[in-house]
Amino acid sequence: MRQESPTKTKLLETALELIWESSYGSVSVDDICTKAGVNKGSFYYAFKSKSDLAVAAMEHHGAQKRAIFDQVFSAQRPPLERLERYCRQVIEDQTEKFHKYGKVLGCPFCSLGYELSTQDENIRRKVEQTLGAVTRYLESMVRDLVSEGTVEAKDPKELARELYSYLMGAIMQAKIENNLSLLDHLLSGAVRLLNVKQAESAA
Amino acid sequence: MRQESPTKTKLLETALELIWESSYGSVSVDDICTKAGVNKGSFYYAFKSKSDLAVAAMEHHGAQKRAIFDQVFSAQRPPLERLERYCRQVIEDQTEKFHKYGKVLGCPFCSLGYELSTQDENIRRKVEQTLGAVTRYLESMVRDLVSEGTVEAKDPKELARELYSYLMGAIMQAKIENNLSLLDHLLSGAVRLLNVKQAESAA
DNA sequence: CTTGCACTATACTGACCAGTCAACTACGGT
DNA sequence: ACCGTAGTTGACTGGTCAGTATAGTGCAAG
Repeated sequence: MRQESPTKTKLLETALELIWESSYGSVSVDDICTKAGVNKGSFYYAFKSKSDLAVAAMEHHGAQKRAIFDQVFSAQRPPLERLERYCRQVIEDQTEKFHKYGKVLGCPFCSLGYELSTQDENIRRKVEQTLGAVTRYLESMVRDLVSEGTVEAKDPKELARELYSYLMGAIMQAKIENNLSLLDHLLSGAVRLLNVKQAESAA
Repeated sequence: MRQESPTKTKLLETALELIWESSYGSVSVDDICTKAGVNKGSFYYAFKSKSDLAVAAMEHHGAQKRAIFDQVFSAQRPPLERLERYCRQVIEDQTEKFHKYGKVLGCPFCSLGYELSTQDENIRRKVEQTLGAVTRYLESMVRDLVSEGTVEAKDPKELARELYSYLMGAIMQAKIENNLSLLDHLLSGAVRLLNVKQAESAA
């Protein structure tokens, strides 16, 4: 992976920020350029279309998240603690955005996915791929829970997917009700869904 | 509630259909008018803005769904059967749309919610209200499960919300992966989340 | 016949959209 | 000093957007 030019990076980050805050359809290329302090010509020098930029912005943001998730889901820690840290991470993220924008923003990948899955196949695929990557973290966590004996599951892959459905749905609800406190029960709901055997939770 | 003029009804139904299939931002008032066979002047006679129409279309669609859900969630049936019927209803809906449009469309309220919650407060509120109505069905179902002894829950309201998070998240995943078969495990996942005691399922 | 009203028809406005283009600058290699 | 290339600039295009203006229609009541 060669390094990006600063212009390109600025565009990627500005685009994700603006789209995350409102939506793909309501953010214009001009908006992104103005906010990024880049001329439109440079934009189309760097990206061949708005849709292209969205895909690249997801890739860029995904790469940053991957680094964080590698720590959050480190196999060094017991699996239940990984889940707890993941939930905390989600809440921190959403809280930070809430203070910055005064609104619950939800997940940017889900936003793009729900808005454009039926219209833009490239974007749909990128969202699918990104969410799939997260599922893989959850999957290995679930598998470790099973081998520990904390959780029973015939199909850990399927259980991880169900867990992720629940988490994404909860974040969506928080966005729609514009209410951060809906995330307070995120972990306890996940624990219930997993049907963990001994009731215990870290500090 | 006085009855709507046929023009208005046609606009409401066409609008929901088009928005559901793509998105609010990508459907223009002209698109809606053309498809509905209505002139633009009539549109703005009937609704004061595009956003207004979206809210009215949700209300219209919600009212139709309410009639169906009153049957699906009829207190005459045992609560677990209600859940099963609800899941089946969701799958049927999605399957029908899939065959009609060749794509998994997901939930129209969630689409509008995820796309516009941060931008249009009227739309956000309408989505919130509509989803709240569905939660109430689930809530009374959960309460009946608890009184039956099939499920244990300190806070049935919270459990119903968690269940709905899971269901909405699963539908979102199906849309993003454009894969109906992700809904096959909808019921079994719900049952696991609820942590029902005796394993049984109706025919 | 006529007045008033609910509704329809269509042309229009001005803003904004994604994307293009040709001219320009900065700079490393020779 | 010269060139080639990578990147920048901002004006421009043609089309589309939400919303408006205004004239017209059909019809029912007086």
